[in-house]
Amino acid sequence: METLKHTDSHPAQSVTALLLKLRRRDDVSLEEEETVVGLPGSPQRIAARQDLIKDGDRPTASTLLIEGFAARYKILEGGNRQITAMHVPGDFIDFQSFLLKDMDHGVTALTDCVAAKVPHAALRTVSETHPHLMRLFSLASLIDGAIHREWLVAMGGLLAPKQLAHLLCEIYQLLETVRLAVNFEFDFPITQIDLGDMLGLSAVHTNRAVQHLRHEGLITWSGHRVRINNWTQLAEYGQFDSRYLHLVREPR
Amino acid sequence: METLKHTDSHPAQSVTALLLKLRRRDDVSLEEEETVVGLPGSPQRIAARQDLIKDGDRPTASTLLIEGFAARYKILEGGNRQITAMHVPGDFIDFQSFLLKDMDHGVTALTDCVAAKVPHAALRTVSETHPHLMRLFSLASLIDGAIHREWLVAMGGLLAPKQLAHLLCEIYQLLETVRLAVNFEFDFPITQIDLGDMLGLSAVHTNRAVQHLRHEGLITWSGHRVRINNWTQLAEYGQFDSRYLHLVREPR
DNA sequence: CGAACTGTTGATGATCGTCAACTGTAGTGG
DNA sequence: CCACTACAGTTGACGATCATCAACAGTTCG
Repeated sequence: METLKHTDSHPAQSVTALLLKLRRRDDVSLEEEETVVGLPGSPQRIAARQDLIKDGDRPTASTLLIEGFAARYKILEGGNRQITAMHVPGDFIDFQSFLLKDMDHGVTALTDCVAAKVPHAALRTVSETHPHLMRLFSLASLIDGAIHREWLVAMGGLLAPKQLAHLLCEIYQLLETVRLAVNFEFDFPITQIDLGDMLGLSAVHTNRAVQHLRHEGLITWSGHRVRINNWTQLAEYGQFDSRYLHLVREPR
Repeated sequence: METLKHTDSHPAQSVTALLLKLRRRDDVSLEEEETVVGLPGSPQRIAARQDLIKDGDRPTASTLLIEGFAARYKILEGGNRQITAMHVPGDFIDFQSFLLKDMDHGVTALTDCVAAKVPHAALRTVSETHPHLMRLFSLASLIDGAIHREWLVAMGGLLAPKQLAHLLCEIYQLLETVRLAVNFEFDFPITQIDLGDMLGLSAVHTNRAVQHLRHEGLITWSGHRVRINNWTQLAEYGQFDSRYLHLVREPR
């Protein structure tokens, strides 16, 4: 079986990200040879604000996010949109549709994205030939659940600026595992409108939360670049404790 | 292998609930003979307000909730508690600890409970002899994730009374699948304090949300008994659309 | 240039938290 | 039996947080 790494249908970057993510989330030693099995499907470009998966769909493939940011969301009556999860490059999104069939929410591209569709039929084959990889995907799903719970805690119990601080800490760590963030700095081309939809806040109030963190000197955020000026302070302010991300290995 | 149904270490009721739940959540036909495999572990009584699993633990067993209500929670600095999930009889809670090892939150008994611990070693055996059952547990975990997302949507986008209406609709359907709710009526011995911790609201405001639903005539709630007076209205009011519960079969 | 979008700020009102007081109920001990 | 305690539920008053509306600046794009 051909490895992802050696097919030009999947840029090495995406595979690297996937591998980094899996390695940081399981203490079993993984060789590339055994994890990078053939997940056929050529990468597609998706423009920002386009849906990767529509609510109500019954996908026949799961998706590997290679570049860009994506988000799960639901629309409420009145048009309000609540984002329930954010995805970064290397995320194998919608493994769940392999088991759950019908989508109960949508997945949209927050920025321009590159994604590869992996047909469920191929996944079924992998599940028989590489059960260990499937176990890792299950594990990643459980961690997604842990992140959901953490968002619930932050949304239910933290004031807006603290909730934002918590989210920024989480995003930094997620991006850091796939080498898209270093030295407490990362590209984050997300509008404050989208950010508000993640936090369950209005765009205006989201802006004020950002201002607050800026005036406290905790972050520098201009344009698409976010810098965390003092990790310890920001994490304490946002009550961020990374245990829930279950990152078992130190970065190398 | 002995079936659960025939061991007196697991009351038939709990097995029935588990089976009902699994059947309602998968369109593959399930015979009791193939699903009710031996899940050893004798039932234990847990008093209300006691932890079933403590934050930071590394459980060596997963838990089948047989009687009573339990909840996942985290404590914030300042002592605020946020409940992130509620569990009802028949829930196989903490399947996740089988893969994730360390607990990043606690699980507490909201009422007096009866629960059976299933050692991970036994689960590992089952995973080899009954892969289909493991697939169902994975599926149940994914549905837990869908419920988390729905809580996020309700918490981020709905006013308190609507959020409560949504939660009551969800709880009714969950209890209905395990025959603990019929005719839009069920026992719900949960304090408004705990309810507030679920909704991310203060106890006072939770009380006012309950009053609101009462005054609108949507529910009757006295003592431990909740009655939904008009399902259609309550569901519309709380923007409840049960698709996310993925209940594929009609009740019998 | 104009149009569309994002970010920003001020003003106003709605929602929600906190504090406090009071009720009813269940349990406990005299 | 009654006093006493503990706790859930309830209501009112007040202040903090947050949404909404409106206006304007800066940027990008056609």
